[in-house]
Amino acid sequence: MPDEDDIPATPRISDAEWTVMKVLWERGTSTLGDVVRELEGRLHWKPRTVQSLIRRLTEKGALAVEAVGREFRYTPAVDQNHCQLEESRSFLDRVFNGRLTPFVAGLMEREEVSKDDLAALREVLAQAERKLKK
Amino acid sequence: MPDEDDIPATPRISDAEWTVMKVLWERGTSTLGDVVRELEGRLHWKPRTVQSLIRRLTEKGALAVEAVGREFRYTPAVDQNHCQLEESRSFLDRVFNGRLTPFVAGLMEREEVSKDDLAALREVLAQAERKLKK
DNA sequence: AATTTTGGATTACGCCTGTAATCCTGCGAG
DNA sequence: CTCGCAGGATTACAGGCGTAATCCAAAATT
Repeated sequence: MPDEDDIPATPRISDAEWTVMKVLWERGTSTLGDVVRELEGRLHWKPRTVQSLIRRLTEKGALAVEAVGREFRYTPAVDQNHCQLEESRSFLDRVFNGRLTPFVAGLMEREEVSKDDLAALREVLAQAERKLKK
Repeated sequence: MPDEDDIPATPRISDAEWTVMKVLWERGTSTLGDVVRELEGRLHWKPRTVQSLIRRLTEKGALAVEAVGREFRYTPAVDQNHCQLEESRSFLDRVFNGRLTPFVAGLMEREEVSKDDLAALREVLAQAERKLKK
């Protein structure tokens, strides 16, 4: 079964790179300028910085490039959900020995969770329980 | 209000360093040998590697040192819950724009959550709701 | 046409990380 | 008394990361 881990399906994405990837996932195919404009104001990053990050992401296969005229269009080449899941796993392993509950409990204790979040979580939870039972 | 973020209360702890810190939090004050023995088998790390990590953690103030005879005893100097919370926040920000629910939902979709976890989560959730209501 | 802007290619640079190796010394084993 | 070993101090070293600067050519603007 050729699944998703013999070939580096999800390359390692660094902190700063996540910022860029999130823009690309949100906007879809974009040029350097698009990303730069999207980020300016929020961040102090110079255009060359963004370009460096995009280049690295391209090199590690997280973005696909397509030349259009003299410019390049960059498109996410990895699935956001998959990347998030990998990060989630590695984070939970590293910090909480893989245990989800202490993580959530920790946030709740410090009141980092809003009423809306609570409601949404309850819904997610109920759904998961239904699925398990079925 | 002197809170916890003007002085570097919680230094940045790297991946490998987390492994060491977890041992120290679990065992409490320990020597290098203790940690090395605790980790061997699970990891391929050479004793010098562990020593390096411990030294770095000491330098960044995550461990306190106390000389006993010619050895040192290392003790966690930062609170585990606090470190976990910081990591949690930075992880959620980076990967999920700070939103907890998509994170949990993502794990649930992939059935990464056991029945026991679900029960525990429900409990945590209920408690948080009680606290909010009160 | 001259100038500014844009964006690719190349290069930079210091810090952090993972993963040790070396050197030296005191302590316990023999 | 001698030798090995645990463990501190020092050093290593490549690769990743954050954050660009430089150089250059095409495109857009004036």
